[in-house]
Amino acid sequence: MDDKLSLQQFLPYRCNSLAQRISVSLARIYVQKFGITVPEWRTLVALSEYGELQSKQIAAHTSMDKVRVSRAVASMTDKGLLSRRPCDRDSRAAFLTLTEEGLELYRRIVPEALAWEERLLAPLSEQEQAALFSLLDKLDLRLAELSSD
Amino acid sequence: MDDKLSLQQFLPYRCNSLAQRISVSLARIYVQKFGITVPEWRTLVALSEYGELQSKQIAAHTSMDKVRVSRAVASMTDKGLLSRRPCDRDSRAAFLTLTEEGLELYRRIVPEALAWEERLLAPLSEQEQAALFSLLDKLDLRLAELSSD
DNA sequence: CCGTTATAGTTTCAAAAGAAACCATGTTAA
DNA sequence: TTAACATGGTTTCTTTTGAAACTATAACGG
Repeated sequence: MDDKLSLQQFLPYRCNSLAQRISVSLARIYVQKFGITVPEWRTLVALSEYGELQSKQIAAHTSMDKVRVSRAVASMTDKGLLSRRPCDRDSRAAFLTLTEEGLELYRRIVPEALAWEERLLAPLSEQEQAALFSLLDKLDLRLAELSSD
Repeated sequence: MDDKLSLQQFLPYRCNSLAQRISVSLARIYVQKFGITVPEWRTLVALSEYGELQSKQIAAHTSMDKVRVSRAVASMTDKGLLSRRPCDRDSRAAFLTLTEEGLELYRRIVPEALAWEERLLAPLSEQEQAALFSLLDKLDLRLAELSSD
């Protein structure tokens, strides 16, 4: 068995390099223009979406590990973007919410992020866009299956 | 304009987290089982595919920057996986090829990598797989357009 | 020719990331 | 109770990464 493999046809490579290029491109918006990092951006979105979350839940919603979340939360707290409310039931944990300032930042970034995504997706028809997301869903699902056994 | 954005519907996030999960999963093969890193793996594939390349060309074929390539090449040279042949026309550059040992490693990894990919893609029909790659192609293309202006 | 500029590749430095150890609190079961 | 274990979150340490500086050579323009 002497298989040949072409990077261009190899899904892990294709996915990785696409994601990388997207990241770099998009980073220009929230890193350079708004001064936040990717983990901070994700945290911002998660909190705006769910209102009040513990770090652990942020991690779950953003596919980040707890260290990354911890650092993002710390830095955002410093910047005044979010505030912690202690949890009575469990003094180790804290509930986090966006401050008005955090929400304000969110409201300024989102339109730009969405506009950027729209430009990226512009050449794809509605059907293609739907197909793309559906394929991503299936792959996510499949990965979960594979890692569980 | 007060848009809402959901991470789950945001392509940059979806792409990134999928790529990340794929990487971690696949890394078990070539990192743990064969002791090479991702940049080394990509270099291995590029060289096996094109025969003899300069670092610069490896970079072009693998979407890695020259620093990453340089390190991969250095480490692979140490491990005896590739050999350099000086270039007459330009003494700064060198032509790189896989050694027999490098080829041997390649031949051992490839079947496993392909098998893994096949398992990942198993739930997708032929049409879906084709659609997936075609969509990735289009997005790659689009990114090139976007970054050029 | 010779000075400027470009290029191949390496090295250095600083930022980002993850693994593992850690701290403090909570939970469970003897 | 209280001893073992689990959990939320932080810190520490090491590895990976990329940007920028650097070295050496090549190409170009006057």
